[in-house]
Amino acid sequence: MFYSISQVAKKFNLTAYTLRYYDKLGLLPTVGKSSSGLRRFSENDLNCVAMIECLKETGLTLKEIRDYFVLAVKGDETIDMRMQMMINQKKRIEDEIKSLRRNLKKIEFKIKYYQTAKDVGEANVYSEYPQMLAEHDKLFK
Amino acid sequence: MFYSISQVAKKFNLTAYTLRYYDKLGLLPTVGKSSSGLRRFSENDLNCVAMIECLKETGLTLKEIRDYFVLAVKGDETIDMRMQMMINQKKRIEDEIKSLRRNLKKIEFKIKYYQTAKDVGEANVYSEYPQMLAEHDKLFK
DNA sequence: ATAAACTTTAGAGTATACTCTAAGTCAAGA
DNA sequence: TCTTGACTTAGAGTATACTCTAAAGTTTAT
Repeated sequence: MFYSISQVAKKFNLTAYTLRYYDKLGLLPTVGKSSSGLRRFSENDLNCVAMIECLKETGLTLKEIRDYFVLAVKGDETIDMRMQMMINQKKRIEDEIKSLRRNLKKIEFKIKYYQTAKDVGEANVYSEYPQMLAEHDKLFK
Repeated sequence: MFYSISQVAKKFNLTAYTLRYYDKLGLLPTVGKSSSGLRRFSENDLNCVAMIECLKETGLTLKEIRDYFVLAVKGDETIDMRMQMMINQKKRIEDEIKSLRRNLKKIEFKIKYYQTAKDVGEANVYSEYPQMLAEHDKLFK
């Protein structure tokens, strides 16, 4: 079973432009062409696109994603390298989640600050509630 | 107490170029200048930079960050809008953490897949372990 | 058969976020 | 006084990731 470029675009919520761009950069090394030159996406190519999306969403550049697929095409001899790339990526995602959680605390503080400011009216929040200044400094300094 | 642009750059691991760029875009509306035209960063300006970093790391564009600071400069009448922005941002961060967690599972599957491939040698992992194909499809489809 | 819809390529254009250069200003130390 | 180093501006250049146009060829529906 094969898919046209616009069917794949629809499936992954991308544009055909973007898929052609990825192909041009070497991110879709196994996509074939029909006798008249139209791209034919196989199930394996769909898995490729799904993996591109996963790596992209977790912060890899398209160049890094291409490097990964270049290794994949070389076959079993590159399994160690690809595994190492995924181990590195796992670490990066875990670090990013930690960073987001730290920043989430800052945003939650800001919401609490604004709620307090609304409660106390025109007054200065930090002079009314000195412990909030301490909390601010702990989060932001 | 005031800081020069290079002191602030060092403190936040940014370059002076970047800080001038942020100033030009309107992200540092309260930074003053000395009589000879040199930027002087106050404690409040440092808090601004810390907030820019927080918002940037959680996915806001510089344009969106500027909009936030433009509201902040307008004073108490914009507190509701700023609070709403932070509530929206909290939601976005939570969604992003969920997305990263989903993608982390995919990366972890890949690592397990490669480990299995190494264990079974040249053989096809999915024909040896059909449940791994089911797991792949569950994660990626 | 033919019109509409889809695809191809090369290459140009856009948006974002820097990053740097050039030319000049200013303050402090030898 | 002069040199060094940090700062200023406007504006050019870079990297990334699309996004689109133009002109041509292909496929599908009536």
